[in-house]
Amino acid sequence: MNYWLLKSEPFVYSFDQLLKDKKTFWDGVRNYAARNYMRNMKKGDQAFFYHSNKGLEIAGIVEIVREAYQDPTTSDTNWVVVDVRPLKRLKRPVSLKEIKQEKLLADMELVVNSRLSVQKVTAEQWEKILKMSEEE
DNA sequence: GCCAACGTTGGC
DNA sequence: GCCAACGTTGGC
Repeated sequence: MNYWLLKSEPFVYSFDQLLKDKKTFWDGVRNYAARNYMRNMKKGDQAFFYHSNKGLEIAGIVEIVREAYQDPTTSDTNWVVVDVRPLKRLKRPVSLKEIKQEKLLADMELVVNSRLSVQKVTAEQWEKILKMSEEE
């Protein structure tokens, strides 16, 4: 199983909204690197839900429930979406600031290439952030 | 609101 | 195929 990170501006689509919706398709990705990651997502993979611009924190965890298919919002066949459902809200959101302070997470794409809207997360990074969310 | 970083576009 | 110009993203 692989781990990912999905970015969304909370005033456009927040984790709370996803909790209400129970499920959504992840559209609007118009970057090839991000698209390629989406194509590699497998059913059952998990992803952090990160709030960019406002919040700047990982709010919760989602699960990929449908693998990449044509983005229904465009006829351009370059672009795909995946379906996700919320798994759980983090006990405590983990902020970008904390992530930047953590040496183990210095290689995260979130730190190195903050503009990429779909990112890959290693198992080590995943565990570390989960642990951080459990702590004070 | 500013601006650095990055991706894309288009002229050559 | 290079690279300057431009647009967008996102942290600050």
